[in-house]
Amino acid sequence: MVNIYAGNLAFNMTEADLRNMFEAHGKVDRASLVKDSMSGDSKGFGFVEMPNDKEAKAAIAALNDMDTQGRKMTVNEAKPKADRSEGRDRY
DNA sequence: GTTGAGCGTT
Repeated sequence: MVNIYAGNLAFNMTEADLRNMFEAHGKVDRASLVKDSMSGDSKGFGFVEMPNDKEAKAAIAALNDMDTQGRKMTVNEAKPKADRSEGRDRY
């Protein structure tokens, strides 16, 4: 299982589109596009989980830094999610 | 616009 981060995405992209991109290179366990909770606007990045290690690497290699909507998107292995379960107004 | 919650009043 590989957790993948995809940033600098097109803001018109949806979770289905994201999943599609990665499924072109292997099996996709889950695809999520991060968006604002209230407005629903895309935040321009998302995550994809792929069960097959080599397929995930292939997808990253193929999609990372590729030209899309006039920009270069960023794709790499995701870092662990920060723990925000204690609330949002710390600090 | 670049590393994930959720959207209600404990």
